[in-house]
Amino acid sequence: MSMQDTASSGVALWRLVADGIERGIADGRFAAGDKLPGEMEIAETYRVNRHTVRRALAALAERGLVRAERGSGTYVEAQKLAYPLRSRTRFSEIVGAGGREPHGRLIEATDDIATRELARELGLKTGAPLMRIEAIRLADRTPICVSTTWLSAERFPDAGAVFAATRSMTKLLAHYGVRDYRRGATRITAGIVDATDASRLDLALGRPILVVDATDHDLEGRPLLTKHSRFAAERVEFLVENG
Amino acid sequence: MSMQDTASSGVALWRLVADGIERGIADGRFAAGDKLPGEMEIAETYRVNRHTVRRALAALAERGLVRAERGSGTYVEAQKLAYPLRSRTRFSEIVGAGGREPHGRLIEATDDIATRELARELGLKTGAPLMRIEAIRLADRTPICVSTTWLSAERFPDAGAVFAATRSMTKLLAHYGVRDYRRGATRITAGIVDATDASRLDLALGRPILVVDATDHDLEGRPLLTKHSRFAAERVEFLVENG
DNA sequence: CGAAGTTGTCTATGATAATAGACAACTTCT
DNA sequence: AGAAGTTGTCTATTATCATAGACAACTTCG
Repeated sequence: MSMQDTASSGVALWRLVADGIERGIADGRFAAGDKLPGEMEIAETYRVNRHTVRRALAALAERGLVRAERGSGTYVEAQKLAYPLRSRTRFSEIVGAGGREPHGRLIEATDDIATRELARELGLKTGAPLMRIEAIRLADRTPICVSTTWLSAERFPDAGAVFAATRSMTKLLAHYGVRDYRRGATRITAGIVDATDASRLDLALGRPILVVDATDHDLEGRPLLTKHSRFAAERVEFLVENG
Repeated sequence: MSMQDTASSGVALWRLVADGIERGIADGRFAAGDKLPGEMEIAETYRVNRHTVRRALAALAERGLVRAERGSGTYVEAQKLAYPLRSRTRFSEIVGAGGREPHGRLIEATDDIATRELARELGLKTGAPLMRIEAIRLADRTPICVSTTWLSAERFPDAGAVFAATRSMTKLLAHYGVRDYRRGATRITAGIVDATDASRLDLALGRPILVVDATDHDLEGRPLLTKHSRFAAERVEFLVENG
């Protein structure tokens, strides 16, 4: 507590500054990934010493709310999205449960041909006609993952247009009469983001990604679609049930 | 902030102690006039040094919440309510301006007959039917005053029931179409509390009270009601405009 | 009166808070 | 390459926070 200038309140100055910045993050004045004002500028707005601001930022950084980058600035750290891996996980439910607003956006929908591996996953013959949907999912305004989805073009005609309208894979399947579905075995690996995904995820080159490959089946066990998703590793953590 | 024992929270220890005691006063664990535990005892319950407790008590004393008596103890000081005397003072506004929560409670509503003095104040004939309302007013949970109000039973039928529901004399008048009113001449005297009022005000026998007699008029100058209020002198101070 | 318990005041010590200035190390942009 | 702006680190100073011990001054009760 400074208490050299104002009456002693019993609350340290750096705490007041930290609380002020945290409020700014909470109410959206500073969004995830945003750059905070410089330490000097913050010091001036709160009328305190720069070191006091650094004390406040250090407290926020320790809690993972902000991240300082030397020479560049201090950034709001997107809080990691807890992503439970179960057979019935829906992205919108997961994001909503975290109190954030889920969004989906279609990047591209193109025709494709089944490779031998895709054909095996989907229970089709090699060379069968497929629809390939490239989409991005966000929580609030933060990109979480990009995913490539393949569906049978014969079973789901015009799937691209339907996804563009509904922005949800669950709703797309419902449109074709699939009331419920379950996720089969899920493979998780890690890698480094490529240039295309880096741009889409608003991620710096060289940063790690989590790669998830999974196939969804209907309740009779017939494969519906197979997915290849790339998650920004710094924005998500997967939770696996133990027991 | 101690920060010698626990992780630095940015809030001073004495502040935590002071807040704890203030909460105790606010929620009634320590009532007005009560003796607080000794400084040593408080220090033990909060596991801090006695000097830290003294710092907390000093902060509370400066705000008028407690009062230390050397050799005896520290007592909860009923903070005196600043009560400005103007022609348009409303109890709820005064209490609310002090950051406290105003309450009103009906004690008793009975039929009465106008004495000669009451009749003169209210512009009625001696023996006219009146409604007599006995009520108590509180700030937070502290009784401030009990007042006896007389209204014309003919002009304000069932006034007792209306006051019991609204708990506010202003709202009662509004219910009968009186949009605004003003206070006439106010007489202030002092006396000693009697047993009945002592119990209602939670006041020790023999303590002083401020007695206020006033009559409220509508904007045309017609008398609406007349009041006889007894204030706990140690909990209120009247402010009169100078100039 | 005398003992016990209370608040008031003094000195002392170490840790924390806040300020101030200077410079290094790094990033970004021209 | 260079300038400007950013965070990181160092030294130094002053005020506050918290603890510790001792004793005075006072009240209450037996």
